[in-house]
Amino acid sequence: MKTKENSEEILSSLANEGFRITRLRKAIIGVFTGNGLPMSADELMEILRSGNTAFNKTTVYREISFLKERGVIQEIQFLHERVKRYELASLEHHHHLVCLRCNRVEDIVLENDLAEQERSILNSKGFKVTNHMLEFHGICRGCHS
Amino acid sequence: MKTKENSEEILSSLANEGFRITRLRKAIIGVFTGNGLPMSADELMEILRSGNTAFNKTTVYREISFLKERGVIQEIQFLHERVKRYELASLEHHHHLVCLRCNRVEDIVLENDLAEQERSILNSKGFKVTNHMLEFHGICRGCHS
DNA sequence: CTAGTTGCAAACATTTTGCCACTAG
DNA sequence: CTAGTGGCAAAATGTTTGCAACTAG
Repeated sequence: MKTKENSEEILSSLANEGFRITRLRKAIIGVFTGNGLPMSADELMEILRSGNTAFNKTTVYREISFLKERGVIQEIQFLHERVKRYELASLEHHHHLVCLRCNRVEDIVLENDLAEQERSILNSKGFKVTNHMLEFHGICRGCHS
Repeated sequence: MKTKENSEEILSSLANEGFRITRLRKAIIGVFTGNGLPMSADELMEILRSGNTAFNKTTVYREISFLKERGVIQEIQFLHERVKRYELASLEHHHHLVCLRCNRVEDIVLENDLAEQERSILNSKGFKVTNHMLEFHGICRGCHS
């Protein structure tokens, strides 16, 4: 999944707004821009730890909510998972294929997405859809062969 | 949202499998069959309490997981909510419209749902979708008028 | 210098477990 | 009678808050 922004662009735009470029911030943004898939706070901490940049969990959670409020990352909640996950907000709009056997997550971009369904919802219900969240569960290629 | 089963049918099928019809079980199944929308454990307890059938939260959680394992109810997780919600599993397959202004949830049945998308996922990715979960966010009729 | 950032401990919300008492059938 | 059920207290999990110390710019 390609992103429109890279690590430096994000950092310098935060700097322009008066926020600091710290070791933690650089590390976390680096992880998100380097890794397309939705990560939990715990996985993020694990990655930081293994890259010899360990931080307190409070701090990591605080940075996550900072980046979320600024619109750098967005929150995702998978069905039947208790943890929240995060991915870059600048990724192309997409959905997730979650394999029930190996738990791996794959990104997918739908051709004309749900435009038709959303039109029909506006017509039939008067409900103006501004956003949707769609998750597919099933068996991935590797697992059913 | 109509269901294929009513309270008595569910209870007697559980009885046939050797489970007991208790005050709690009857009350909880009654609430689910009487109320179409996804409920959290807390809301369920509140409804029980207000119907002079209060129960310990442990017990309520235990009954919820009992009913979930037996396939009577199913778990739902709304984006950005921390609580799990539950609704009757025998409801017709549907999705939810969540209003960002008043938080009300409306059910919706899509005409041919995501059949086309799921076919294209199988073709392009070799991923066999067995289930999906779709949630629309936006502004309901009452709120944008 | 000083507002933004960090760490620690402790709080919090939701859900789960262990254990023993109770009751439907 | 007895397997299934219920209640209490306490643990577990994931996340958040208060507060004092630290640091980037």
